[in-house]
Amino acid sequence: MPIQKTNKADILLRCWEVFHREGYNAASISKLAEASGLGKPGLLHHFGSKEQLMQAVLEYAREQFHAYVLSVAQEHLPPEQRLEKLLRRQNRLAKYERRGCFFANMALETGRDEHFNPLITTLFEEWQQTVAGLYALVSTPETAREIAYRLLLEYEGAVTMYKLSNDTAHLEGIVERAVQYFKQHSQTQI
Amino acid sequence: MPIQKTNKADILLRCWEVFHREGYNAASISKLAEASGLGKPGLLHHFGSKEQLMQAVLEYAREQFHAYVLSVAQEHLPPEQRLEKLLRRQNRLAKYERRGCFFANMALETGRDEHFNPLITTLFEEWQQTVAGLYALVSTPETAREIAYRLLLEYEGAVTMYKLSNDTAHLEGIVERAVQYFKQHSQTQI
Amino acid sequence: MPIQKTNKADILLRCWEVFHREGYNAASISKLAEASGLGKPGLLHHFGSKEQLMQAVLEYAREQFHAYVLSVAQEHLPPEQRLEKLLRRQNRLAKYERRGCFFANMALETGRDEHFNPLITTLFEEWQQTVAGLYALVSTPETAREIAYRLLLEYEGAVTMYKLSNDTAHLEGIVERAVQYFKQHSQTQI
Amino acid sequence: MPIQKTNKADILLRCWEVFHREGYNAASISKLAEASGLGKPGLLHHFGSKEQLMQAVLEYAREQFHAYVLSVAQEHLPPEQRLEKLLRRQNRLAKYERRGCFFANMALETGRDEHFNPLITTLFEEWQQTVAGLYALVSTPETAREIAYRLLLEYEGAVTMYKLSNDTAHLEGIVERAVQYFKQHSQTQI
DNA sequence: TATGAATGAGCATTCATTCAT
DNA sequence: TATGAATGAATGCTCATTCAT
Repeated sequence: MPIQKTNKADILLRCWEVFHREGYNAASISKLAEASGLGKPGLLHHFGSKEQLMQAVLEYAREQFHAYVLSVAQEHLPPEQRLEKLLRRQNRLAKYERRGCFFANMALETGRDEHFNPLITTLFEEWQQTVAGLYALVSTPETAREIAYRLLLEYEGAVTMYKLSNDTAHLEGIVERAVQYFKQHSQTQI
Repeated sequence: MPIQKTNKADILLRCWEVFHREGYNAASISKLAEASGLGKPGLLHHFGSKEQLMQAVLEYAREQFHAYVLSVAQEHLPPEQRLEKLLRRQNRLAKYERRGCFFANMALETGRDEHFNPLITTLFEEWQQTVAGLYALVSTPETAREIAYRLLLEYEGAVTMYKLSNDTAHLEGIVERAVQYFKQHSQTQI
Repeated sequence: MPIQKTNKADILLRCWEVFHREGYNAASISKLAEASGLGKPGLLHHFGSKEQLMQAVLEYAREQFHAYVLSVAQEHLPPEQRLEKLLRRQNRLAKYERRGCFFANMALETGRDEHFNPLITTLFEEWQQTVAGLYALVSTPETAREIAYRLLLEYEGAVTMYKLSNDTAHLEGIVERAVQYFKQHSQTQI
Repeated sequence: MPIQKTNKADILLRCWEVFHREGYNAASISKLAEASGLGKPGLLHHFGSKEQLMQAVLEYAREQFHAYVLSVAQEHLPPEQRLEKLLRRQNRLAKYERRGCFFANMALETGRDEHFNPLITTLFEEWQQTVAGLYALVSTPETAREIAYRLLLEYEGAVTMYKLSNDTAHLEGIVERAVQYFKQHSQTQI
């Protein structure tokens, strides 16, 4: 087994932080290399190029988002609580260093790049499906999808407003609204 | 008084396009200088630095947004049509070269920068006030503000989704929803 | 004794091709390692350094040149035909991928390097001796040496012109001239 | 008039020297920048890229070769002396720091590059025409062209041998042979 | 005012090489 | 022995900015 000064997940975590904090263009290989503990050639040895590193980071971020946020949808809790917990976790991520949503940030800065676009798009679709899955427990699938979509739009907007204002009320409002939607439809269905 | 080879508005327009297309960090002084017609020293002579140029561009973009989009709210049309026209104009801007919303793009890339933040924040507030003003014609001021706020969030989200997917349905959905809100409350009030 | 995954001659052949195609400086260890099948550390493990690898390649190329070209001088054919065949073989090498003469290429790019110089010089001397040996069959040794020397100069010049123009006439002219010299002196001697 | 710390001809001369001494690939922008007195960005500001700089250097070298070597063919001297003087000048260039012929060096290292090839090819053609012009004074145009061509081949070969051996006899032999050709044909014509 | 030249720092990437297993 | 990882230096080039005229 070869030596492994730093494991790949660790490198990706640190690079993710840099990309998240600085943005794609402003995150230089130097900064990424320093943050990851490897030298510049070491980092490029592992990932080939900045672009490929970014792809790896996007995939890693997606996995982490699944593990930390979306997985909540499968927990043994009342659906409403699962939704609330899921959104709170996501808010916690966004509030960390006031960075907002990694995927939304990258979407607006590099979203038209053919290498990054599919990864970001997929994540948003998965979010919608997951959230729609929860609403589907209290409404029709179609309505659930619609609510999830609208909630996604609102969330991305909220995260932008939060980043500008540093006012977490924008994020908390999302949770409120999500729960409210949930309640409205629960009653409707009865 | 000597003639002005290139007038300031023209320069700002061209720089706006570069910032919008490339993003703040990726827009180099070289590209900006070439696009603006002035040389690099000329551009910096006028504006001092890239940062100050960006501030000027943000102000210019705000003026243009007022003149082209928000001004619609004062036209002699039924309020509902004003709202629809306003949003359609705004969508037309976003669709141009699939660039999305200039202010949202800059918010996510540079929004924490103390020089740019107030300009972007102000624009969003003005948008909200303008749109709320229209809704206030058919509902209470408070409800109007709330709808305008939610519409803003949705719009920023929609513009992100549009940039990723190149599907204008995201933008058109906003118009529909805005009009729908309008109708709902009009009926309510009667 | 363990089997040898790749034998040395094979490695040298592949490295020779890279050096020939790219030139000494432009041939990177990466390219050489990939072409040779060994990794970078493997290649350097075998040869110590790029410089030492080049020396090995020069020696290998010299052996191959002896086996494929100069050996023709010993075949059982009329001397004139041996000369012609020898030169045609040499031309065939030069025409391969329009690479010209490996030794002349290396002479001009790295000929002053003390490690490579003797190997290249020796090859040229051997060529002269071999060709002079053939001319010596129909003229005095001194004349033979002179003709061989002049032919060497012309050949190196021709190979340069061929590389520039991609016109094989430069190379074929050498064969013609060599045969013509041969005939002139054959007649003279009679 | 803008400031001009170093004039272009001077820069080209110094870069020529570096390219001549080191070869194209081994001549780094750093070395070229240092030699030329400008910094790296300054050098690239003037020429755009290493490739374009090389093109400029090739053109400059050609001009210099015309002015210093080929111009001799127009002097008021007996043709034979003009030829001898021309070749001696050319030899003097080749002997400087044992660099050999700049155009032959570049031909073998980069001659297949489409940007450099035409410039090198043209120079060789001009050399042939000039030398043929002198031989044409004592023989038929066709013979003159043939002699000039053969002399070119021999010269390029000689310059290679000189670079390897550091023995100027290779170069001086060219002058002798050239003069000898001249005398042979002068007598023939009478 | 406008513009070519200049600059020091930094860019992403590759270099030849060494190390550790 | 072979091979992934690591490394310090250098690659060609661009950055935002300043200077001098």
